[in-house]
Amino acid sequence: MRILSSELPARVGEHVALAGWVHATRELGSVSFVVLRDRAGLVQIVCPEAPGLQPETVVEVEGLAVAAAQAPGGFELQQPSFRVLAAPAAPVPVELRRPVLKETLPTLLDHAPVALRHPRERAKFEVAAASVSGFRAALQRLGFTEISTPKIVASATEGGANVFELDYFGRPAFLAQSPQFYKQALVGVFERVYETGPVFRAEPHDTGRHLAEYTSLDAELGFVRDHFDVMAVVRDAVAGMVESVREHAANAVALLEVELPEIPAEIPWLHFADTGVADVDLAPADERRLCDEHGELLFVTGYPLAKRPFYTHPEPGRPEHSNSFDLLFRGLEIVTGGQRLHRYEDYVAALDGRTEPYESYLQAFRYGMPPHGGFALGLERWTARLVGASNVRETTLFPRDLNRLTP
RNA sequence: GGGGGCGUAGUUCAGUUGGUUAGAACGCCGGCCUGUCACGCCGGAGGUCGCGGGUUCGAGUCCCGUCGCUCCCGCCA
Repeated sequence: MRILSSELPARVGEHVALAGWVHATRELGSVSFVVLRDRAGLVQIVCPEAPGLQPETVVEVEGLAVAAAQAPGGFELQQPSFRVLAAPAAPVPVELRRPVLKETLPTLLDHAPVALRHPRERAKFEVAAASVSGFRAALQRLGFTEISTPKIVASATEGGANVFELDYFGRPAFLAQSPQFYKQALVGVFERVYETGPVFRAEPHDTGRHLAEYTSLDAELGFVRDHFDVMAVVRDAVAGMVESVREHAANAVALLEVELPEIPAEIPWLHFADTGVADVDLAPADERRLCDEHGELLFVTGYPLAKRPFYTHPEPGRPEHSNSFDLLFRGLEIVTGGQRLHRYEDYVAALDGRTEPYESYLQAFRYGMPPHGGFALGLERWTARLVGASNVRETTLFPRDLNRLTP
């Protein structure tokens, strides 16, 4: 019966079986070392003669579990007998044995199926996975229902031309830019909903923070007073994500030396009118400055209504502003949200009467919708800020951008 | 979409005012080494200098085009 590398200390003195990949070999003549990698980590195997195994050979190995002071981590496998399950067909294009990979990002992305095996690469995605499960758990605790909405849609969500068009049985269709319309409609069913899934943006932005496909963590809730009720949910969701990373990705946090943010009971906020920004939106440099001045987590509220989508609720008494917000984390916008319009006549007015393309969307409002709002968090951006990656491609398993469609 | 930088071995890079056979490190292959942990030592293989054209006696080096990478901005999560 196979055990994991992490279980070796508990089995000292026993004959055990391990399985995994040959991570590194060091052949010294009359003694050799094989470092085996499995999903739990690395473990050293001591061999009396050189086993001649290529890096990334998949092996089963039986041997004696031993506590040894000179072994990395204090434990190792001795008297091994190897069984090769699969030998690599070609030399490995990245040096996985290095503590930190030296390859540049394009090289790592070109060879992602093998480059992702490196402990540090893998660790970023353990952080991402723990973040998503923490998001789910936090919203579940708050009474939200998980939904799955179509990614093939009939019309563009945000109104822009930046959508991927596709052929849907001879009709034009689009890849969804966001689950916005569906999650709002489902507030009319469940009151509180959330979804984690892909969204697609055909925007020709070649930057370290844009992807053509990314993972959006969405939530929407009914019976809110205004956007501050939504921001309270964002706060709890982010706090849940941090706690989940701390608990379920502890090894990754240690390996990557991640500094987890402290989430205050109320995340500080600043009205757009008080940011000192003259333009109608924040530039990336503004986002970095505001975090320098106000802390690593900061809500900016009350964005100019002109810069927000048509379903955005205006700010009472200050209609040039809106009941919307962004959450900045370590100098980068990771969340956008706000209160939405909820009365049918307000939508008709916001659309200037051009309601035909939105008929299926407007059904929900025609039949009564509560005051509501929601938000979307970009998972790759969140993870990038958390692990200190400067490019979101570093926190995307197989990124899709302007030029990259494979692997 | 606009601007800057870059493209040389499997990888990361060096390559002088244009000059003879394009280098290093790591990786890979062979040999030596009984505790390595980025093991060490000796030897070897490996190159369409992104691609196409031009200037020149001569181009990795200069010029034009093209493809790709990268950073900044616009924009966004």
